[in-house]
Amino acid sequence: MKKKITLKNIARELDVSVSTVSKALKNNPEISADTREKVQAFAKLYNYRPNNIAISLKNRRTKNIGVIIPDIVHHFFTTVFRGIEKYANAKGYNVIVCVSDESFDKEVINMELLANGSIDGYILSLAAATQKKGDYAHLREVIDQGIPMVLFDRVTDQVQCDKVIINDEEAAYKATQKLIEGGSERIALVMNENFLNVDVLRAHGYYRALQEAGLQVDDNMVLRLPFQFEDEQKSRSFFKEQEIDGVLCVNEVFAVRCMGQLQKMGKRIPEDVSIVGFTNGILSQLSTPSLTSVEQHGEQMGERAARMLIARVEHPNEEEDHVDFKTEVIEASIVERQSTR
Amino acid sequence: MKKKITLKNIARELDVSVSTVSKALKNNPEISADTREKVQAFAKLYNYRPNNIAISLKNRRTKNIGVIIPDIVHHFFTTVFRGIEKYANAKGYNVIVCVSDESFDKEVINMELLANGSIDGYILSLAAATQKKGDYAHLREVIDQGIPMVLFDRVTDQVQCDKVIINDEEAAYKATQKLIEGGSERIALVMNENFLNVDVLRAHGYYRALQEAGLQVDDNMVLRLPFQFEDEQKSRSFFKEQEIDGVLCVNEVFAVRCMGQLQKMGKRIPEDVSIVGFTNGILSQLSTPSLTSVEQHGEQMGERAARMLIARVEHPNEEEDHVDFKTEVIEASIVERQSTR
DNA sequence: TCAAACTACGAAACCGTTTTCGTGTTAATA
DNA sequence: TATTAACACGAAAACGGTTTCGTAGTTTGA
Repeated sequence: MKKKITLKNIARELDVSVSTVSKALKNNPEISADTREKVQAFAKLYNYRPNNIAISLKNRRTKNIGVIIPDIVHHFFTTVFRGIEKYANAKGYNVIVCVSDESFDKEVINMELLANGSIDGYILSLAAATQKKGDYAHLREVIDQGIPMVLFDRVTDQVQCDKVIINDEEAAYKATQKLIEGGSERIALVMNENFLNVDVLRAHGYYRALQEAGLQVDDNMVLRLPFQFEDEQKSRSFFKEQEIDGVLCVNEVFAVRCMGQLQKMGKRIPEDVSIVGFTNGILSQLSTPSLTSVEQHGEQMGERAARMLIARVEHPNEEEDHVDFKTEVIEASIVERQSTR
Repeated sequence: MKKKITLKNIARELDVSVSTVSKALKNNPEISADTREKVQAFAKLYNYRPNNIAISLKNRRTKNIGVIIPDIVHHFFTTVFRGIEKYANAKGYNVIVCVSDESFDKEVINMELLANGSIDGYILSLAAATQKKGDYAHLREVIDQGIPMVLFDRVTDQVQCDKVIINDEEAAYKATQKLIEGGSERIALVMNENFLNVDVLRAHGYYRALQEAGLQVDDNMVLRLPFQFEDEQKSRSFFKEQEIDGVLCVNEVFAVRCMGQLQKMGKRIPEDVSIVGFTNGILSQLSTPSLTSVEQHGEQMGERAARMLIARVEHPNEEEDHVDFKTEVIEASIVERQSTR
């Protein structure tokens, strides 16, 4: 087992000072070519690598960014994460991931765990419980300490910071229009029972499209489901009671499950019922029939979030009290497949 | 913007020494109750939190573990990751994730990026390119430096360290048996064209089951596909040429895609062709028909890997040259659904 | 009353770097 | 020959903690 080699080791071995070694390794012209070569050769031979932690302490910069997401086994979030990771890695940053599990407490704990020097900034998407509770003190505290933060997708206007979102309202509006154009007149909306801000926006878009088309807006046509969707009964009775010919779902899992239930009830997709979902993931591609879906461009979202964060980290606000935070909006697009007419 | 508060600040403010503050905060009995309370009150008031980096430098322990996986947008790996993250977090560790993207070079770079003090140990699953190349020098180097490492799923016996795997051979054997019991006699195997060790093991199990049942083992019945499966032509012509009544796939994406193609060709699942896949993910649950699948217990795998790693980190090998590494084997189970008879 | 034993705290080393500043040699200039 | 500049390097401080050890001042015991 090779011992980890440090500047001090090299210095002692070569009978020079630590500072000389440090400078020699950075090609500082203060050091003669002679010793420079000697030191560099030795360092190479013993495969010297500077200790990141020591450098972090010295620079007060860790080159780590913290990502806090509600769930990791979830196509959209993993896609965003991939975007973050790619960009961050290219810029020499590492990514520390914490999962809030949709819980307010875990979100707070995770933030605190990272708050004390472990990272240079946060990228996060709010837990459902946090949005429900509406308590953002933990975010403000972090921002107040001067740690940069970027919110994505599940954001709030209660917190002043950079944000990346998609145009949810518009996307839902267009998706609903698509259903209407396909001839649907009784269109259901399937959303989470938690009041996620994205769901609220999508509901707005859905309502707007219905109203513009002169269709009846009926609260009975809105189905709210728990995350896990283990309660199949609820949706089953919903589809029994409501005579529908179109469904807009806020994610692809809901969409595929609804499709399955409707098919079991003898409905043909898309002839009898058209379906559109959000999250254009592997489920949308591989279900039968394949699912028309709103592409959220998760990877791009992650990349943009990472780009904004790293920009802030590397160019801190110049002591000005008033920082102008940006909200970048990514245009969602609709991928048409077989589940719509 | 609040400035970050340090021991030195507190010491100056309270007119005591840094060491006194440090001790007072840790309830060291050396310090009088009087000053202890004073210091603690002050620290609480200003919300003092020790700097993680400084502590890491001092302890030579970061409480970070590095996870390197081939892909993150992948049900199995995210599931394992969740297991790792849960256990690690509960133990006060953070998780740094790097994605090798199935590339040897990225795997090496990522390891080096983390090697120099950023983490206390690695958990990793080999990139396809690494397995193909068979070059494990980067792993050995890390182990040689005394950094604990746990390999999971995609492992190699070329490297001496702790490992967590499932009984792939046996699982494939049983899955194939299931197909045979259902009456299948011409069973195809669909695997990656890269020679992943897990695929090789699964192929062994498949062969063994066929042989034991007295069925013909035919290399033409094995279809090798690229990861992305963008080459639909290859599988299409395979299914045209081969008369089959059963398919074993090494993952659920392959399984669902094959199912779709077979259905398009007019085959009924499972009446004409039975299908079993590996990776019991959301696709398996939600496809129509739903997919009989080998459950790999990813979350458990992640938890076990994290447990082994943290144990090593916290109880380093007692200077003994010969360490006895363990390989934990998790029993896969088969979840029967509609795609088999 | 004097030594021994506590008590309560501070100084300093240390973790592994970087960086500023000071200094002894040597070479160049007046 | 005396002065200066250039050169090559080392000492020390700093990042923010922890921990060992030393030591005034007080208390205890004989």
